[in-house]
Amino acid sequence: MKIATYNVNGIKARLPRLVEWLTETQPDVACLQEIKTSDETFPEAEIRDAGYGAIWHGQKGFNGVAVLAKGADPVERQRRLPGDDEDVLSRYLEAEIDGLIVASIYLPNGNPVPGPKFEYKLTWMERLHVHAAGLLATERQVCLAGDYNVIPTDADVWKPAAMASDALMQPESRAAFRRLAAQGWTDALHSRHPNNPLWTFWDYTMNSFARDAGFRIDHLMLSPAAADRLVDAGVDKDHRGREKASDHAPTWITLR
DNA sequence: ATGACTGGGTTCCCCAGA
Repeated sequence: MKIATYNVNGIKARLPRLVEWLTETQPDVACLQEIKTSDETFPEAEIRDAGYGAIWHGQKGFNGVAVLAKGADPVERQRRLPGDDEDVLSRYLEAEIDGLIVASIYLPNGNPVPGPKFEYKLTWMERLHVHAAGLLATERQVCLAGDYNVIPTDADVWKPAAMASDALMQPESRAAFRRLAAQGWTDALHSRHPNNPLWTFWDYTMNSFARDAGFRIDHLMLSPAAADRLVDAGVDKDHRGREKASDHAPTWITLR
């Protein structure tokens, strides 16, 4: 089983590229982020024509997450992260597919630091910590996949100094990510590529992709039952280099 | 200290992204 996460940066603008990627790489599950569309305007028919059932949690203009399943309809378990009824941003969608629990996560960016957006990021991570503990307690196969907006270590960025003041690599952001992992989650990409991290994002500006000036912020976190079945992990880097690409690359794992 | 790029909406400029 192949599970992927892909921050598409606008599903309407990305639709030809998204369908092309689904057709070429055939993930069984695809978690999308930043679909940037309202529920009413989600391109359900085009996704279905590509062979995928889908559920989505949209928002006009910003954010928005979806879960796609090849030849199946994901069964929704949860939309929105519990813990703050005031938080109306569309950043979390959890589903069950073929016995697997999977969540599409769009964690807040948090810039600028300091400020209310950074506080929101840390609070959101605390809420994720609480909810994730409940998922672990089920002892089931669970994959929390998405754009975490956290660069876990200095090894996960092309030049740490260039990003030093960024919310993505503040000590508080990293500590929250480490604390989540310490619950018992396996960072699948790190597990399979411990010595040569793969970038999942390259900025549109400054010729970043050509210089390979990227970093690793899209993560697939596995519960022990899922981690036991981990076979491989990778990044579809060539899709980042195509015309009208997202600034993120699709990131995937395979499970036995 | 700033801007480079891109997508989307309040669209012919502004905001947010990372």
